Amino acid sequence: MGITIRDVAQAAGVSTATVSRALRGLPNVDEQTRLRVQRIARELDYVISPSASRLASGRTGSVAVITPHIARWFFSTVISGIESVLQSAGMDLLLMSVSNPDAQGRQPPAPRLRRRVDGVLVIAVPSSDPELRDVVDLGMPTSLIGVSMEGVPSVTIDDVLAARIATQHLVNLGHRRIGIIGGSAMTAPFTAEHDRQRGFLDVMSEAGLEVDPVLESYGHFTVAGGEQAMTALLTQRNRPTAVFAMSDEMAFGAMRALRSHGLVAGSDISLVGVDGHDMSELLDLTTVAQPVVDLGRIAAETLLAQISAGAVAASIAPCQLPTRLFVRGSTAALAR
Amino acid sequence: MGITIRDVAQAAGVSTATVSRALRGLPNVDEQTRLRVQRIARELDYVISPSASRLASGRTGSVAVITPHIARWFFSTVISGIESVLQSAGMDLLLMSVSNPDAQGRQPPAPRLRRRVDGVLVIAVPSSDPELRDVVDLGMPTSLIGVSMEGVPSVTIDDVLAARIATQHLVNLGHRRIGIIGGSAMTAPFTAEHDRQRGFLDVMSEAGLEVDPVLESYGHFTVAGGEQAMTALLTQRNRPTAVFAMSDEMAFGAMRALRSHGLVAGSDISLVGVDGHDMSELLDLTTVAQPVVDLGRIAAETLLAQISAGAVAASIAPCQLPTRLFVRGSTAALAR
DNA sequence: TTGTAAGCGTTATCAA
DNA sequence: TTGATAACGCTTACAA
Repeated sequence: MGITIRDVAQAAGVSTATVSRALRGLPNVDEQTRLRVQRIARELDYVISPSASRLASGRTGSVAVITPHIARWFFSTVISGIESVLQSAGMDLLLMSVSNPDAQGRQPPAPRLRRRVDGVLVIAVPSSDPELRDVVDLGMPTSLIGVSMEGVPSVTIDDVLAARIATQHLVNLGHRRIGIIGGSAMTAPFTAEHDRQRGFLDVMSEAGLEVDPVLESYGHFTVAGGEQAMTALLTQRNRPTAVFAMSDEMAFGAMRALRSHGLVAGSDISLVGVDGHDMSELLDLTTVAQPVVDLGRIAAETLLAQISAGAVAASIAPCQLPTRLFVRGSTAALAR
Repeated sequence: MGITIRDVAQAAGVSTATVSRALRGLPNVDEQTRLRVQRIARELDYVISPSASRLASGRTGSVAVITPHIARWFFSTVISGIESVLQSAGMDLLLMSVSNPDAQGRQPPAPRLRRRVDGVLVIAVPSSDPELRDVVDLGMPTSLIGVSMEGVPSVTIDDVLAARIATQHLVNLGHRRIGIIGGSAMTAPFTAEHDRQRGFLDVMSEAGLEVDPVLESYGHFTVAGGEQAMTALLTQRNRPTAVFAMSDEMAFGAMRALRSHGLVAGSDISLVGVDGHDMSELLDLTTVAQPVVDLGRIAAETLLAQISAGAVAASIAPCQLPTRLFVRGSTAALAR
C-alpha cells in the first residue's frame, strides 16, 4: 500500500543503497544515476518512511520544545522563532507543554524525550525545577531560552540590566518614591524574575533611594496579578509616584487598576514594564523590549549546531541579546 | 548503548513478544508475568524505541497541527487546547506553520505529512487554499478548526451569527450609520471573514439600514490593519456613529486610530469586535467571544476518534460552538 | 560508483 | 498464556 525504496530501486534498475544515497544527496553517486533516481522517485510519488529511516540511522530528525505555556505572548512568540529555523532545517518540531504538574493526563517531560528527539529546547523553565534537571541530565543536545544554567547553552537577555534600564528611566524622570510589582517575593535564582528584582534594587540603592517595603507588591506574573499588585499599592496612604512592573503583562493589569481608581498612567503615576509585548505600543506603555523571536531563532540555531556536531556542547557560551527602552506615554517627569 | 526489548525479555526470562504485550497492556498476559516484566523494565530503565515501534506497527502516534500563525492569540490559544488533549492521549504533537508561501526554506505541508503522522489538525486555513486541498486529499484523518469544508470534520463557531449578534447590538443601541472594518473586500467563501461580513450585511438590511460604501473599510486582519481601516473611516466627512470590527485585533487598532483623532470608543464612536481576545476586557472592548480553547480541544478529540476508528470519518457532522456577547465600555447608546 | 547484506528494535502472525 | 520468527523500510559497512 506504499511505495518503498525497493520499488524505486527496481524501477531505476539500481540497488536500494544507491537510491538511498542518491535521494539523500550523498556524494559518490553518478550525476546521471542521481537524476534518474530522483525522477523515478518523483514519478512513483515515493515518500521515505521516517520511522524506517530513523530506526536505521539512529537520528530522529526532530527537536522537542518544552514550554510551561503555549498561549502566552512571550512563549508563542519564542516558538514561532524556533519553528522558522527548524522548518528551514527540515526538522520536526515536537511541542510539549509542562504546565501545572497536576494537570489531567500530565506526563513528566524527560521520559517523553528519550529516543524520540535529537535535541531539546526549553523555554523559561526555572533552573531550580527538578524536571529541568532531569531533562538536562538526559545528556542530549539542549538549549535554554530565557533562563541560564551552568554548563548548558542558553539564550537570554540580561534581565538585571533590563530592570536597571527601566528603573533608571524612572529615576531620571525625577521619581523618588518608586514601587515594584512582581510575580512573587521569593524568586528562584537564575530566573528572569529574580534578576529583574535585583536590577531594580541595585539602581534604587545606587540612586540613594529607599525602597519602602509597602511599595513592594507581589502577585502572579499575569495581567490579573499585576492588577492585584497595583491595587495593593494604591490603597497605601502614601502612594508611589512611579512603578516598575516586572513584565508588560503585569503592567497591563496595573493600568487597569489605575483606571478603576480614576488614575491614568503617565499623568498620575508613571509605569514602566519589561518585555516589549505586542500590545505595549497600543496601550502606550513604556517598556524595555527584548528580541523575543530572535531568542527562539538563535536558540534553535545553537541547538542544530550541537546536533550536527554530534555532541552536547558545554563549550557554547551563554548568549545574551540586547534590550531596548521604548519610551511611551505611561512614563512622565515627576511634577514638582 | 540502549536497553532494548531483548534485554528486558532476557532478564525477565520471557520472549520479546511477551514483553511487548505486557508493557502495552494487551490482554492474554498473565498478571504475574505482566507485573514482573513491568518491574524489570523499570529497573533496567527501559524506554521503547518509537521509531521501531512505528515501523513495525504502522502507527506513528503523532498528530500534525498546521497553522498559518503561531504567535497570534487565536492560533496559539487553539494550539494550547489541542496540546492538552494530545498530551493526555499520549500523542506527539508536530507543529507546522504554513505562513507565507515564499518564506525562507518553506515547504508545502502535504508532503511533510505522509507516513509521518496519524492525523492532521488544520487551523483557519481558507478552504479555497490549494495546499489545504492537498492535505485533505492525503486521505488521512483530518479535522478543521475555524473553517469548514464539505466532507471534512470541522469545529467552528457560526461566524454569520457572531457578526449578527455584534451588529444587532449596535442597531439596538440606536445606531443607524454603522461602518465595518475587515481584512479584505473580496473574502473567500467559507472563511470566518466572509461569514462575518455576511452577518453584518444581513442585519443591516433586515434593519432597513443602508451600508454606505464609504463606511466599508478593509485592510489587514491585524492591529495595524484595523488602525488603518478606522483611520480611513474617520477621514470621511460623514463619520459613522458605530463600527463593527471583524476581529478584536482589528478593533484594537481601531481604538488606537480613535485615540489619535482625540476620540474615545464608547463615548464618541461605538465599537464592537469578535473573538473574545485576552486583551479585550483590559481594553474595555465589547466583543462576541468564541470558545477558542474548546475549538482546539474538541477538534483534537474528534481527530483522535477518527484515528482510533481507523477511518477518515466523513460521517462526523461539522461541530459549531456557541458564542457570547460581552458588553463593555466601547459601545453605548446613540446620543440623540 | 555501485551492490550485497546485515542490522536497527519493534510488532504481529502463527504454533505450541 | 507464551514463544519463534517473519516482517516493517531504511541505512551503512564492506566488498566488488
